[in-house]
Amino acid sequence: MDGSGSGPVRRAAVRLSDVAREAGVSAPLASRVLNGHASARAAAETKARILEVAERLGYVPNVAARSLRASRTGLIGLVVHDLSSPIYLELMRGARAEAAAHQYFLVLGDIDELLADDEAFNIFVNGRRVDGLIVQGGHQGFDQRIGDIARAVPTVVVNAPASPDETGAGSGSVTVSHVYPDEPSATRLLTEHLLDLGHTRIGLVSGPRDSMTNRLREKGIRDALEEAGLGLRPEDLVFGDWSADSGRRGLRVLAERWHDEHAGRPTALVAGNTLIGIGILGAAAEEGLRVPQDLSVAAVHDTWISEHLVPTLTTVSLPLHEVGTAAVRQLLAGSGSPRDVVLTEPRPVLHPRSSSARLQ
Amino acid sequence: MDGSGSGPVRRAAVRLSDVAREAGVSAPLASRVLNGHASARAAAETKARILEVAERLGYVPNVAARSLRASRTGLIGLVVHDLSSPIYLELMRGARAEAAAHQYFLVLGDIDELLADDEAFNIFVNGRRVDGLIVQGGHQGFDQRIGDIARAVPTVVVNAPASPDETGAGSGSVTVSHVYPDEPSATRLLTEHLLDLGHTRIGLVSGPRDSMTNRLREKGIRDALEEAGLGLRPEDLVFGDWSADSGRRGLRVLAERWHDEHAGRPTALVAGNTLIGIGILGAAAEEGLRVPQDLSVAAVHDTWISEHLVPTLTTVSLPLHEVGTAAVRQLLAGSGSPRDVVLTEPRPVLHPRSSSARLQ
DNA sequence: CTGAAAGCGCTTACAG
DNA sequence: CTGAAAGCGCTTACAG
Repeated sequence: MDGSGSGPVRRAAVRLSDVAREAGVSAPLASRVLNGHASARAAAETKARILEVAERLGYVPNVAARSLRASRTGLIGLVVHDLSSPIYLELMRGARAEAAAHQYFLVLGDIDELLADDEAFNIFVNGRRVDGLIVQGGHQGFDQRIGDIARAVPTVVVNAPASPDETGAGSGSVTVSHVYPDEPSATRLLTEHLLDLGHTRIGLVSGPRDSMTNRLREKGIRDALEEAGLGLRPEDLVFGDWSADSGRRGLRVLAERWHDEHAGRPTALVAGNTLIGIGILGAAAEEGLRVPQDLSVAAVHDTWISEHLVPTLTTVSLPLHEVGTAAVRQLLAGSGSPRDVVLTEPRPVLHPRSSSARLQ
Repeated sequence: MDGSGSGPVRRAAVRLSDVAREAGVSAPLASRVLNGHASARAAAETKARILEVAERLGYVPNVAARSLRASRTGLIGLVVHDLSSPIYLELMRGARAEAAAHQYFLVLGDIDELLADDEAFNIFVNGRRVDGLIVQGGHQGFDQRIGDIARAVPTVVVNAPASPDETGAGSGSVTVSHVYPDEPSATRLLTEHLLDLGHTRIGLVSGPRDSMTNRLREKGIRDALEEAGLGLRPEDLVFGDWSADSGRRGLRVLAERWHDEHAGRPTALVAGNTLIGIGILGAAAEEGLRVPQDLSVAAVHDTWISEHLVPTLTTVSLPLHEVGTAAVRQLLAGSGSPRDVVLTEPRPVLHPRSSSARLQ
């Protein structure tokens, strides 16, 4: 990476002072004009010349110098739990768009990588590499460190409300903003869809028991069932994590209960998220359960994969794009007013597909 | 993001000069010791004291200052085509590990985002935000800009050999290193697996026609078929892109041919990658084709999703972790020696699953 | 082996 | 409205 040898010849960097000299002005003035500062209004012609020269010379500011002087990196970090999950793409896009609108750039991180590598954690969180951090909440082990993180860099938690775990050990009462969608409405929509199809016994293959996000999702299901004069039976509920493997294990646990008890079984399952839904579909096939004939399945989060599964997966989509947007906005608004932002608009949307069908 | 108000109170940054003063040495010495420079050997006790103070004060270097002085950001950018694809996680992990071993940090980018947003492109590529770039090759539209990118920042292309498109408009003969796995061996392995199962007519739902990666994959199939005294019939080959949608369309195109021609059909298909394989499975179900009874399917790239599909998907895994590692190594080796690195070790591994079965 | 000096390229008070 | 000066926090020649 030395730039020597027979490789591509790299241009020498054009500096602000080069632009200034070429335009016949001082560096500070060039800086002000290029950054669109309120002054320099009467410069009219000069202004145009500076812009033209910068363009012609291909001037790009040195971010290190700018960061050092302005104590601002221009970067916002988005740290998600599982980069390979199809779920967070929309959130990322929303965050990126809003960040770009404010001249910020979004960089991505992986929570597991960050937790596994102390040095990476230190560099990313304490190294002032980013001006702010958006972290995905709702994951044990990480929630406990949010207090630590927030003390180092402005932080907004997305997709989860505040958790009791969050005040890190000995951290006092650090509070952080949380931005998340209307989770209960989403699972309520799924449940009402299944009720409409005639299902009266509906189970839940859930995410982590302690996850606040999970609790909200569970609440939506319970509320919908209750209003229909029904309930969520304890034996129809299984906890796990947010992965496809967990969904698979969840269905197996339930199926075993069904063999044992001879006490009937749910005809429909809600999956805590799409990955869990994928796991359920796979395990159901192995158990000889036909979806949707023997078992309807509906999952939280709509992703590209939903319509490529066999059968295609009924889902509810949450406004993740807007969560991303709102998270960046909250971050830029400053940490002076930590608060919970529940995005009730746009409302969750049901996407009925082949995995859910009318009860025979 | 102003740090004021009732939010978490952020520590003031500890500077190198703070550490130096507290340890009773000069800043340069503290710098040398903390960066592990060859000198300062006889300092023994002083050295220990500096490290202790840095630790105690929680010193983290200001990366902006360091970057400005050292003309080095400590960042390597990894730019992939589709962040939501499960395929590139291993490559990313490999790259990250190798980067970390050399005190570099990996940041992720999305090719589409970069192409869509000129400003983002400019900042990331021309803004000296990264010391080097690893970009995923094999995508039309982007290959043509690799020359432009490489002139701004040291670049290594992964997962594709050099393409004729790559010398950007008017760029002269810019050459860039390429690091990619032994693609023909991978598809040969898939093909031989299908041949072993008794299939004699094998089709291919392929990636982009112009992609060099795709050509290598096609070659592996053709070679294996030829050695078995068979061939790839033109009517059993369909091109597309690398997405699940494309796999779905590909199968539909083939199925239409099968209806029309009454000239028989392949009993097995190779999918250009896992996403295409997912699309094939979905479309086959819609077409009433049972996998594997009516049609065997096998795909390039093994991912977490392969064993969660219905049926589980036969795949071949490529050493993507090592590709990531080698790409970083090549990047750090300097641009003086652009070259093609074909990773033949470890060899591709076949993962036989339910989507491929013996011909009835 | 260690320190005093210089400077990376910007932007921000401070003068005019 | 514009320029000369200062300085962000480091690291790298340069002296000693």
